[in-house]
Amino acid sequence: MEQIRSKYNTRHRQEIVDYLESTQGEHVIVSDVCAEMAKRGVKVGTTTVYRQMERLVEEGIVTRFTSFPGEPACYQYVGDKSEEVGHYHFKCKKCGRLLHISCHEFGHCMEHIKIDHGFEVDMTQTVFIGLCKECRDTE
Amino acid sequence: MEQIRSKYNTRHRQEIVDYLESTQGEHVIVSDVCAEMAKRGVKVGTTTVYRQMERLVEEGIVTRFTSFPGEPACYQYVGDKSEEVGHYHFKCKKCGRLLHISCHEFGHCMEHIKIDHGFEVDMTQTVFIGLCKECRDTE
DNA sequence: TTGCGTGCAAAGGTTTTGCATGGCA
DNA sequence: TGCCATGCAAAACCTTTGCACGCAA
Repeated sequence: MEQIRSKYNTRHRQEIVDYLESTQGEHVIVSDVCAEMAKRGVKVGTTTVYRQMERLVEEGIVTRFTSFPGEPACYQYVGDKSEEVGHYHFKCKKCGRLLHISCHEFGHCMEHIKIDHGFEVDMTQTVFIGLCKECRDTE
Repeated sequence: MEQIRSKYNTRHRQEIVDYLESTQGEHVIVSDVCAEMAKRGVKVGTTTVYRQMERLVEEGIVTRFTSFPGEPACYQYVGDKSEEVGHYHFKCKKCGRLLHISCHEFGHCMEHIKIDHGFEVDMTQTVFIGLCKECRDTE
């Protein structure tokens, strides 16, 4: 498996990737990255962050997804490997939290969809919308 | 079951709802509504469409969802009834089409998620991201 | 040196807001 | 008449683009 790499390995890129690695599975938005860079004393423009994130998505190191219109794009570091099977995203429409739920049942469902309906779901980019337990309890 | 209605039933609102009803399950964006209003000779501002759509979402007559950042919000007429069970949304990340797939397998999955993981998924707002059959075949 | 990366400013697109006017009940 | 709805313009946001400069290889 070839590695598709950007031509230059700049300081900015290193810092961004370093930060993303440290998040390990957590979701981040562009402003998070900018804030973290500032905290680390790395001066980096918003444009650069957008461009690096775009590149990382192309390289498959990061996935990008969102749920509601107008909200900033949500990114997640996945690394070189495409592991982490059976880990899905759920967004609560009330409290806005993004939850990760591991579940094996889904695998069968997705296989069924692929085989019988022809659609190959990419769970790294899919976000389930709904209500989390806490918000349901307090309703 | 009470009906939550907007106070005034204006001409604009009637026209918009009338058009949405005629789409029956198809997804529309704000510019579609504006274009259709223009075609019908109804002069209506974009702001009004946004505000009416927002209200219709609150009333549960319309659902709103999207998949990728920067894209316009996607609306779907569902009417007063919350029928149409087992009908899910799939968006192809290659050709951009939004497909509707009916499937009974999902019901069990969603029940499992609700009971064992505590998260109640709202499938009317959830969009599965992936690749459609046609795009997979032509790859 | 060559070409990619970066930053600033500006533009693009969608959606929201302020305020005066118009319309429904 | 009293609210609510509407429209226009402007603003708010997120994101992308143009262009000159900086830096990696």
